[in-house]
Amino acid sequence: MQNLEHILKHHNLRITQVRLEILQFFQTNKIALTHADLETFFSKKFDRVTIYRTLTSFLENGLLHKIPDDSGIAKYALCHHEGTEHTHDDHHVHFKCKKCEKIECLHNLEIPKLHLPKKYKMEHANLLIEGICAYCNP
Amino acid sequence: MQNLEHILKHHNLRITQVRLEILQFFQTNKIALTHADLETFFSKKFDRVTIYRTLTSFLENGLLHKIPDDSGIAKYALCHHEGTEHTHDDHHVHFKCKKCEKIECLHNLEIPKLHLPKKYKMEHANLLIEGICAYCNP
DNA sequence: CCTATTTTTGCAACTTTATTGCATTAAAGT
DNA sequence: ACTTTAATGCAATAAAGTTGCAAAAATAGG
Repeated sequence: MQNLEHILKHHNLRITQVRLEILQFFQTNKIALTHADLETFFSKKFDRVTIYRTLTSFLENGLLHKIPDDSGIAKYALCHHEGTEHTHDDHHVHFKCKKCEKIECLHNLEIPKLHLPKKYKMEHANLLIEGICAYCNP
Repeated sequence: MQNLEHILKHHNLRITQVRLEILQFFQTNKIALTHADLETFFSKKFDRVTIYRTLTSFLENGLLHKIPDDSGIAKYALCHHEGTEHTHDDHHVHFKCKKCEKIECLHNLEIPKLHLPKKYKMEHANLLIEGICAYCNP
């Protein structure tokens, strides 16, 4: 596993305290996080707005992806195409647990191919599955 | 096709002016709509809050479903299990056009079965496909 | 290692999206 | 028609996200 500074540099991001700590927080908590999650944890250290901007810069530089979800609150998770040149994170599955409300990426699962109606051109697919996750399943 | 009043009644909703008109608006515009879309159209007639509450009641009573989407703005579309007792609208595909930004339901497409990791239990799946829609595709 | 340049951060103000409480009005049941 | 129950409008408030700008920090170049 690469170290934090290396990862930031590799994504053309300056190395700053905020970024190091937020990146680490994502690595530790392996689930999707909201701005509110980060704010709860970092509010004494970093400004709300800075956290927003950090999320945006991570998003733009391909460190995070945004997860579509009907809650209306933006959720982010780490992309995981470390090393490999062209492993798009574009086609993976997200799982949202109805019990603990956590969203995680199921990186191993591929979204099956699909036959779209005529003239529709697919560029990107995102599958969100809801149910009970392994940790909440008795 | 059933008439508006019948549909409302069938979903245990009182028949009111707001509901009739909003339901009709959804039937006319076959795409997913936001609160803002409705407000633009109805602001002179109905209160913002009433529109919110109408959306919520339609959602709770199974007339509409919410579409997960990373824009952060809630989008709603008609469910279409008219008549048939148990055609869950739970497993269908949404298409978001990158050009016109419209989201539509591809009711004909089924989400393919998927093999989840151990102990994960799926209850619901939602596939969002992004690309170019038939109308924007030259 | 010091300075110049560029980017990031924090603060304040603001916008947009959504919710709550309550009095008034409208719909449905008898 | 009257009573009960639910829906609506208005005002206020909350939550989520954005913008502008000055100060501070990070990188690049000598």
